[in-house]
Amino acid sequence: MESLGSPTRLRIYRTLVRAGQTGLSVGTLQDCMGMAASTLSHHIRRLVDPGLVSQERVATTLICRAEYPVMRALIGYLADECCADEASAGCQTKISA
Amino acid sequence: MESLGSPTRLRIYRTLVRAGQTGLSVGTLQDCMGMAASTLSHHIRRLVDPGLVSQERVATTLICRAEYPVMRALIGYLADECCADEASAGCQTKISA
DNA sequence: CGCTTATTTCAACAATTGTCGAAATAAGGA
DNA sequence: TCCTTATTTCGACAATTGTTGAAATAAGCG
Repeated sequence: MESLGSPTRLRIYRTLVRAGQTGLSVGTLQDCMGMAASTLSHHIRRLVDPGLVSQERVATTLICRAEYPVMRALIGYLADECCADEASAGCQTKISA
Repeated sequence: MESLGSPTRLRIYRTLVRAGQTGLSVGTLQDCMGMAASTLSHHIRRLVDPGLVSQERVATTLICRAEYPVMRALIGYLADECCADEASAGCQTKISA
């Protein structure tokens, strides 16, 4: 959850989503984002660690891709645990009947 | 998005969701969370500002409630903008036809 | 092997966020 | 009005996160 809490990382992730299955190299991403390579690398790791982004080596370049299943799981968690509907609100403790 | 990026705030929010429409007073929340009143107040503000939580005064106590519609909007945003399915992946730039 | 490109790691520092206790404010009751 | 309860604001400091340039590592090519 903290991974996407940073505006910079959310932007990186969205950029990768828009790139689709093709993915983007770290270098291309750097051009898009306009930040130091080390900074970008730092943020990418924070997306790769929890599995939101995967990396694949192609010779000397690393291709990054958004991992939709992990994002879907996150969305599912939010929907289930953090967004009760009227039905679950009915599970509230109530005095007597 | 940053609002829920903090583990502490996510915990506060989830606690409020579980409390349902009844909500919880700041004081009760303080007992649950075990932190200084000022710290809690600080985090609550960061949930109230973006509208994730609403507050209602009842005499000297403030009742906090999770605002599901705002959360649903957030989930919708994530689903739409950040979690492309195969169909939208097909919108990728492709060379020729 | 030495060279080139691509990316990460390292070390330092800036900026933001989290935390707290003490004092201030809000609401109501004696 | 003065007192009590409930919460926020303030001021300070600790902890985490973000940022960078320089050096290290990875992969492949002459």
